[in-house]
Amino acid sequence: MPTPAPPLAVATAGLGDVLQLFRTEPTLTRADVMALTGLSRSTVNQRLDALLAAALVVPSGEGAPTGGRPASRFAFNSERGVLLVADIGATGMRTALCNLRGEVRQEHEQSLDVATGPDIVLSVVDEAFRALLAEAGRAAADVHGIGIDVPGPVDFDRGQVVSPPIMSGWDRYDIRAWFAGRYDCPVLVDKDVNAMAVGEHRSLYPEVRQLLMVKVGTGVGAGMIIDGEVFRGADGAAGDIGHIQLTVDDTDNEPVCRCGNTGCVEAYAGGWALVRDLNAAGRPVSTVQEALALIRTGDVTAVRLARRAGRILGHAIADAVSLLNPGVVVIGGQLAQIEEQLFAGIREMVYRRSLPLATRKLSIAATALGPRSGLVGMALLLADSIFAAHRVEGLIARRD
Amino acid sequence: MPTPAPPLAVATAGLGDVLQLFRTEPTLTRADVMALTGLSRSTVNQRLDALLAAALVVPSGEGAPTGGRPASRFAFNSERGVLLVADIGATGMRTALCNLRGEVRQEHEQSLDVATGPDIVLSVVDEAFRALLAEAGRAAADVHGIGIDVPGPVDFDRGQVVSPPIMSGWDRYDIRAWFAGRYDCPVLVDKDVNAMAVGEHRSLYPEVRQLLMVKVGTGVGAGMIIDGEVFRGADGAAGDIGHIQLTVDDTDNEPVCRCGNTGCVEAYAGGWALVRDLNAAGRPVSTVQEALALIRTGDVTAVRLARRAGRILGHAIADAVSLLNPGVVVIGGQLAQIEEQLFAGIREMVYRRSLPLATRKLSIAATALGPRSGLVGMALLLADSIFAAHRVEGLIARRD
DNA sequence: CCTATTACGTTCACTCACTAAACGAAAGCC
DNA sequence: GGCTTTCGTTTAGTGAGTGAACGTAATAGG
Repeated sequence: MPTPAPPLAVATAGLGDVLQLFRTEPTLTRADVMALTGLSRSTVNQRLDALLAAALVVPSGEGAPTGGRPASRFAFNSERGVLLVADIGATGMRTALCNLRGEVRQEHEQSLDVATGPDIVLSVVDEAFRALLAEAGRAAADVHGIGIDVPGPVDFDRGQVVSPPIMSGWDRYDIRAWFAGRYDCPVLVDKDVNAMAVGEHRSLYPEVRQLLMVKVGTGVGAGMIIDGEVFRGADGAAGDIGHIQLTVDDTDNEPVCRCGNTGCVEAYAGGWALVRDLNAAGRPVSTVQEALALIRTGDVTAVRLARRAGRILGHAIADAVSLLNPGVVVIGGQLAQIEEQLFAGIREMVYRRSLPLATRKLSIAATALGPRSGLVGMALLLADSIFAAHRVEGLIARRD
Repeated sequence: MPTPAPPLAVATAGLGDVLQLFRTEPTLTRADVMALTGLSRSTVNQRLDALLAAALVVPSGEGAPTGGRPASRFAFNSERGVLLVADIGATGMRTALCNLRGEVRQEHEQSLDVATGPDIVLSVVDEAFRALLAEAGRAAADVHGIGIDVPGPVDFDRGQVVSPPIMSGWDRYDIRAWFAGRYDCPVLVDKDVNAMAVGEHRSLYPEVRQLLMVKVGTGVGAGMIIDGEVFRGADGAAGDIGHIQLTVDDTDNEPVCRCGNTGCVEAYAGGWALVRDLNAAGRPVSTVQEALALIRTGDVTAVRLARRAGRILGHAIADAVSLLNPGVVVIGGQLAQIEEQLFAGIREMVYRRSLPLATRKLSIAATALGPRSGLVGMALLLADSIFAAHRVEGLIARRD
């Protein structure tokens, strides 16, 4: 039996609640479900019958011998269908076919310029989806959900990109509608940093209530988990840590940011700023990856710039920690690869500047999922959305 | 009938849910409750009988004539008992006796140095409470709840002050336990800015999901409403906007802050910093109130400093807006009195620096409740806590 | 003032979900 | 091989909520 037994709330557990148990635990016996829900044996069987009939749950062998008749075990039917997920970045994308637990089964990576616009990009995404389906021997009808995350603000409820700074041609583009014509399933669209936050949260810190995920790539952005849920703000614009303003330069000539302002975090510590500064220092690099490679060689100027970026990020993260008081801060994005050079500065600034009360239990960690956090997170977000307790009844009804 | 009829969730509405309706609407008929809950006439009567028996709801005259028999109306029994609330500031406090809706009935204001420590301060609070009770002709047994808000971080669940920067002698002091020995009712303790946020939110922007309340008094702090609820962070330390670091001075000599760091928002724009800077500029003032008075006279130096404070606050609020993307920002605290001089700078910076997506619908307003927002908010928070849907059954059981 | 109208408030049998207890079945243990 | 243990199923029973019928109270209109 998995956990002691926290009987559910006053209201009796419905089909959805029981399914949640199976999504949480690998396998359960009827007795487990009784203990976890507080429902009677008869009712548990009734629930199970419905879930089995809908193939949402399947038998999964027998339990360990206990001296008496062994209990039959059941498991969430993660192979009942598949999920398709695409993590679209500025210059590349990852696509994956996942099972219904949101676990990645097949994954594909390719370069792709998001600025070629939604028509081309989504066609490429769909090609990748079709290839993944073919490879897995699945039909489009097996697709239970599609999740797309993009490097820009999203109106989550509508599934549209809104006012993106770098995705030219995507403003108000209705991604959901595009897929709705091709697949008959829910389509979720979210900002990449939100998906990344979910990925790290669910995979490594499920018990943490507040998590801040900072992505330091070409630009700088953040996704937030608040009370265990993605926090998007009033317009889906929350987490814009990259354009917090700092003026910690010794001189007064603040760097100009891509956003038009000056002195933004991103204009000091974003990948593009690093490339700019390395070039200015006579180190010809043209991409963020080249800049990172140079830093790894130990080039003094490059390392100095990386450390400065760490301190700048630390300032911004300290501000965010002061405001949000999260339990964990996770750093991801390309620059998280130079952890050693970056983290000292980040930790230094956060612990120096934020209230001791807020930093006492705070942990600051590098991404554990690396470049896959967005993909993994989007899949989990999608699975959660599809099998949300209040939707389960509908799922079953639809099958009939 | 108040609103069209949004039938409640799948689960049938319990006693608590019905009581919530009465707390929301001034009066309701049985037909209203039927429409609002979707419950049948029989069940509504059953619920009403229980609430009437417990005196949580009382008859409230008759409805408007409709051509037939007029329906009898019922209302939340806000006079069944009283709430006692104390808003403790650094140098003064407000106490109030409220009805069970959290509406202030009698209010008292007095000066009080919070640094004299919890024993003295709480004794003074209790004296004020006893006086309010006597004045209202109420006994201690009529007190249904006590709410205390203080100018420092609070462990909300435990009712204790934790690591307060300015409340010397209060660290880990168990405020709840102090009152538990004197009154037999729930005791809520919260940070003042949280109470202020609730006050403004519930009184003026109940439909807004995200609200940022910035208090600019002697120090600078913020309370946040996220998804309609107070957001406290992992350690109750969220909202520490006063110690976000800024270095927007033309020179490099950052002012030293009370917190030990340099360049904090508060060290530029807090009331204490304003007093310091006015003195340095040869304008002898000793209190924030005197500083504000000088600004109102139009003294050029004072006005210049006030405007600078506005811009500094604007920077910090822009950062907070970028991170949280709230629907409304409310400015309170003593410095909100010089709205004219302060707000131009605040608005200028927020609209210049935050994403258009985040500021498009953003409204930035001065407190409407003024110095009473903490008191009013604490009362509402307390009323909500006591009559939370899941506690109503317990309330009734306790009466028996 | 009386009657028709209108909607209220109450009662009662019925439904439905869940429960509790009894029963038969299957597997390990001696 | 019988005994014990636990499982899985079946049964009747309970309680909350429903819906329709009924009696009632107040207004509108003649």
